[in-house]
Amino acid sequence: MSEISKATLKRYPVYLKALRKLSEDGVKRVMSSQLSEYVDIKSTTIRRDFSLIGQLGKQGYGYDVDELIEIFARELGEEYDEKMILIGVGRLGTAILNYNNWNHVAGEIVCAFDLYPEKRSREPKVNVPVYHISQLKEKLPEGCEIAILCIPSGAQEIVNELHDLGVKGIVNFTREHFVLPEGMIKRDVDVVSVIQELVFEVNSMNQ
Amino acid sequence: MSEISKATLKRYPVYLKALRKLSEDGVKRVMSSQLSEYVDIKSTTIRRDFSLIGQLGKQGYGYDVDELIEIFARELGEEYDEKMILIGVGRLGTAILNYNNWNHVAGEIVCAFDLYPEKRSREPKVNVPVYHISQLKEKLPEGCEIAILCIPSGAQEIVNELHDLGVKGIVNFTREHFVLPEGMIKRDVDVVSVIQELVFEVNSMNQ
DNA sequence: TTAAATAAATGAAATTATTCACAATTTACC
DNA sequence: GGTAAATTGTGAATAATTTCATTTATTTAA
Repeated sequence: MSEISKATLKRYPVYLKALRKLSEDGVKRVMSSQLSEYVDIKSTTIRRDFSLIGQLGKQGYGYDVDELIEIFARELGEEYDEKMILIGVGRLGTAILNYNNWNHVAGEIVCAFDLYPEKRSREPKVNVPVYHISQLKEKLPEGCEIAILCIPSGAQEIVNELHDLGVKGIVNFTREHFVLPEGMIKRDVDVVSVIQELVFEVNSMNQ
Repeated sequence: MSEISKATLKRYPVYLKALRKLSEDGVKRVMSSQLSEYVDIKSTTIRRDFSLIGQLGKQGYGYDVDELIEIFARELGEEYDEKMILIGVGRLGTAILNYNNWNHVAGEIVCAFDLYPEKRSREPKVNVPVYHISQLKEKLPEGCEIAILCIPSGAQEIVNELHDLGVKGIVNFTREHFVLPEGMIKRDVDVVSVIQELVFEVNSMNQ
């Protein structure tokens, strides 16, 4: 499993999601062609992607759904049950805390940080401890490598501090610009950009 | 501007965002190398991307920031001021309605639909009219082409109906699987997948 | 006014990603 | 147990994307 391309990496979570759904529906066995229709990715791409992890299927048969789930879950780090933190408990932050579709699927948000921890903690929907930003160092959970950023400003400073504290990955909901320190990774979740892309594409369809 | 690749298309909103920020900071002129550091995309890729729209820069000088903003804003359809609808006014839906960073940047959410419109409308934070899902046909704004999907289940049915009503693009926050009707486009915004990707990458860094 | 420096534009090369085409393997059925 | 049908796995071909290297236009400074 030495070198898996970026493009393939992006598809793994898609496969896992689809496989989970299939398993829920009682499907025990799946062929690349079926999965292809399901996720709208060419079957040959699927097989290629799978083959990078190992020989997961059987010729003339297909893939065992639960086996695949187990493998992908492991590869995608579900067993680690990542301890994550959330920074910025505003509206969006709260929505994310409550969006518990993911709990123990992609890790767990252990605690949060904000400029007004007392006020935030009083909100009934905030279900984790909230500390003041200045306590980042003391309160950062042991081994925490991923932070979810939902603050309106001041991202750079916080990112730098997180870096110093050993955090490696940022899920960035901020629209602010910041320079990513060496050795960190980030993923942007930017609804505005997504909509813009879509608008652009829809409008080119119309022409 | 006949054929712009998918990869390039995804970068345009990133450029626009960065350029807006630079303009706010009083920057009038930018070179591809500066922008490159800013957005973490190779300068040569930036120049290539820009050149697909036209000759936007001047040799030996760079690009005029405000001029670029105007061009990209137009290309990305900001002038259309898309009328959008939101379906599913739960926690996430409400957060999106309130996340007004984007208003009139990427269009405008005109109204929303839900199974319990009365209850949702009473929420103080819901700032658009909420109609019952069954009223989709009557209440869909004239010319609406984009819908934001935030429902926990029943996506397929709604997507089909949207298709029949002429909606072309879906911003999908749902984790449910649905088959996209011919001629529709969707973009998934899936926090769980994003986190999984990140966890996977962070953990491969560690090895 | 001219030369040197700068930086965009772009054809060509390199890299990355997808798809084809078929051999290899397994299942299912007789 | 053997054979036909099905489906994976993968080397090779193709396509898409990025990067290099050069050319061209513009600015700046003498």
